[in-house]
Amino acid sequence: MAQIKIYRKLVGHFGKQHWWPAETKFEVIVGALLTQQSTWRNVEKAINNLKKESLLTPKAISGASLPQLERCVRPTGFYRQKARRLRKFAGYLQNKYHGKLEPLFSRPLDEVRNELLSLDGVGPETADSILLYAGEKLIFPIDAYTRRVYERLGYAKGDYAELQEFFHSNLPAKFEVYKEMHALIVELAKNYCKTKPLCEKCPLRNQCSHLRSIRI
DNA sequence: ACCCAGGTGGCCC
DNA sequence: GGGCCACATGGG
Repeated sequence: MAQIKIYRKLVGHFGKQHWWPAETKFEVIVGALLTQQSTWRNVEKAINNLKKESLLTPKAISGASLPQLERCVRPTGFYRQKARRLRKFAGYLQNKYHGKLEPLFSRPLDEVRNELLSLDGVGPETADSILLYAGEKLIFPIDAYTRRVYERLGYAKGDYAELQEFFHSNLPAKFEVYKEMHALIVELAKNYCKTKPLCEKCPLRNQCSHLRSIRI
């Protein structure tokens, strides 16, 4: 009930975000691995570097050298880890699915999710971002921003699965809504969850009346 | 000179 | 199952 209200307020305030910015599904996956603990600004640089060297396919990345990948993804930080994980992911797609994503995503959802989670560098948020934005699955990714905002709102008492379940059972079952909602929460948190006391300007100020004196 | 960013995995208790 | 820590560049 409150969720759709929050969704409407956020759309009204920030407008549609049109996530995920990427030209291909595989590029969504690359971005999901690179954006961990990094800013999208720096991920864009890395993706442009990869693009310039024609390294945005599973085949190309799995065949690239580690130093070359490291040079490309350096701006996103943790570049040695990320280069390794990126190449492992690409190699896995190449070996198991001939570099195609359809045969992966057409399997039962639970299996796909567990398989993604078993890969190096893919935790719950990355897996769920990939499932939603590349796989068109009705899965809501819970990131640190979502936690923080929903803690302030008084909803985020449980673990990852519980908070995710809250979204799954309180949002309209539409990809478009899931995608926008996740993007809008990130936008909200970036603007209003920092050190500035902006409660009076926050579009959700009336959703947390008992927390009015607290920043959201 | 700090502090944080669209996390994850490994280790310790 | 929870609490630290390393991973690392770039921007405020």
